[in-house]
Amino acid sequence: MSFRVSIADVAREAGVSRQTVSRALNNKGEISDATLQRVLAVIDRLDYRPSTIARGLATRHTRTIGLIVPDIANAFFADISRGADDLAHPAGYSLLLRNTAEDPEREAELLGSLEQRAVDGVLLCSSRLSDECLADLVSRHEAVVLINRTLPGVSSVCVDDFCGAALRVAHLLRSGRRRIGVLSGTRMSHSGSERERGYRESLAEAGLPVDPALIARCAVPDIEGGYAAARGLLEAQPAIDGLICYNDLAATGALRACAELGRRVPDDVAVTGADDILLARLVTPALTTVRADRQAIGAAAARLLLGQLDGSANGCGCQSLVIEPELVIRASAP
Amino acid sequence: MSFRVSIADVAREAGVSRQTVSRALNNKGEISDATLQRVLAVIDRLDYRPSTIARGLATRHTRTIGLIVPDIANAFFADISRGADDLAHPAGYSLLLRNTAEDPEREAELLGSLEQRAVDGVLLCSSRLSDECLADLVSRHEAVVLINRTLPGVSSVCVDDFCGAALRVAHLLRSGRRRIGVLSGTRMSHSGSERERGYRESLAEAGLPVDPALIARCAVPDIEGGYAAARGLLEAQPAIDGLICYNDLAATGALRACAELGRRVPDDVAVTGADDILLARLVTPALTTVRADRQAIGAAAARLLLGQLDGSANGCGCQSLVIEPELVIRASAP
DNA sequence: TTGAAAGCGATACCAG
DNA sequence: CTGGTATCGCTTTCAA
Repeated sequence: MSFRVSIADVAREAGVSRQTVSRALNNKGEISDATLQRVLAVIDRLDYRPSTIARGLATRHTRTIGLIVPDIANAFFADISRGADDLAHPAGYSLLLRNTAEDPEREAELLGSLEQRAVDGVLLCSSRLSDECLADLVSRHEAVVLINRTLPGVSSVCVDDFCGAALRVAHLLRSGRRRIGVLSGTRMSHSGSERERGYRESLAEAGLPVDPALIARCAVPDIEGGYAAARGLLEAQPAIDGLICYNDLAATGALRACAELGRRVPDDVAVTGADDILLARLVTPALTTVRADRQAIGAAAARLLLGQLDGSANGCGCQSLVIEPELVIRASAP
Repeated sequence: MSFRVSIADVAREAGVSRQTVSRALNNKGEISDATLQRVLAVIDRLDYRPSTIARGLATRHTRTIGLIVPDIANAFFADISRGADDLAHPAGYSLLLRNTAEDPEREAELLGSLEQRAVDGVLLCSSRLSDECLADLVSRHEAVVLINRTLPGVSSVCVDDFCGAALRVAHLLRSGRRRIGVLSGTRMSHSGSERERGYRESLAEAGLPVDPALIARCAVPDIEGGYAAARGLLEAQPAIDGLICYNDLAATGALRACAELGRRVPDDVAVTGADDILLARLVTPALTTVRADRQAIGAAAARLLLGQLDGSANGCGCQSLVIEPELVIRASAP
């Protein structure tokens, strides 16, 4: 527990003022090469490291980014945060991680508390707050980038979930399916509403009726939720020959429901998921799904945020990136 | 972008000294109830929040914990970090996340850089640094808890990987397997060496020879690495009737190798994994594996760390927790 | 090119 | 119980 070396120690040891040490540290040029070398040598000898805290107090920024996710244990967000860290770390930024546990109230509290922790900016994933509430909290931060959520005037990176659903519907239609059901997620989230809208509009565009009886909603978009919803839907609508599932987990549940009801996949029912999680290629039959590069999403969001912080995005206001997913065709819907 | 209200503003507005505001903030008692109420009212009215940075400079602690993981995109570490956050957050602590990308050099650099970011303590997962190097870096921090790594004099929470491997070997022996191979991980990690040791000693204890020809090493402990290692091992040693795999991913790769080589699982070869990730129950056949509650590990580690920080662990030096895994029997090794 | 002095926004210590 | 003053470790501003 050695006592910290401070800038004053270095200054004394090198026979210069603290200011000169600071200049050597930040390498701002206004220092002669001779003193620079001398100071650096002392810094090295004493193993001195400037305190981020003190520096933060003086400069008003901390090179820290707040990352708010519903649940880091969810691979979707874990990948995003890995992508964000990979981009932020080389730029000297660290991520302060917060889990909302999918609770909007907690999300609002976290966004507020980050303020006093003095982060330079915030990456916010899949916010479920109302526009008004979100706008208010966002306005308190110097820079914010939303992931899978949009808000006027705020930068964002979103997977084009509308397109992801449309791609799958088109694929099923091409393979001759005509009664396509959907296992939907919550409409409270950006992804949930967009995926359902993609389904509806694609059918309508193809001149097919959008039958509410073909829409089931998963209580929770996981394997169990997908199983229950699929089971109910398939029993009520035996003519269904294709299924658009909210995500790969729900689709996995649907596979089980099909097996139990004796419906062959893909012969009787073609099943499609979304997200292309590890699981998708490992279940039997492997899932046709849509994929967006999640680490790339995290990196893109971090890049936008750093741009705002560096001021290199000056003037261009906010930017919104839309990541187009791609269709991955496997055995469950060839 | 309203200008921040500082403690001075509150003091002026309330007609008291900054010190009194500070006392109201920290509620240390030494303040009359009347002034307390008055100050709190002003704080509320101005929507004042103390700056964590300034506070950190004065108190020398930040209520931030550094969390160093090989890869947050790996479910194992994502779960641990979720568990740690769930415990740390209510106590007012935040997690600063760092990925080492499985690179020991980067790990050392991160441990060093956290120091200047002034975290109060560090949770370090699966360190691959040498004892000397690790001890040196650890000594620079006020408090450190290691996860899946031990070091004399440092608190730790470890899954009993030795036991996890032994449980599986015993299970295979009970079911009549006699030529048991192993897909090992890197010996550089605690888990890697312990799992391999569990395999060796269990065989020896059962009076069976430990044949080096039955040991294959995965270049990377993922599906591809497991596949490659299993393929090589099974081709060289066709008599193998049981397989202890480093983790569930490697075991999943082994399943594919078996399928390609025409070895039936579990009839010809019983396959076991470790960690019980989501995937384990979803592949065909479902994997027999060992499981430890990962969120509980993260929470336990955070609890130890907070104990050290609060001083409530005073005197008792360091503590080491060992989490016993349990055997989960599924179709791949009944 | 260098240094002295004044913050940044809080807490700690000591008087009263 | 309350207030003045020094302090935390660094950057910024202004002179020299």
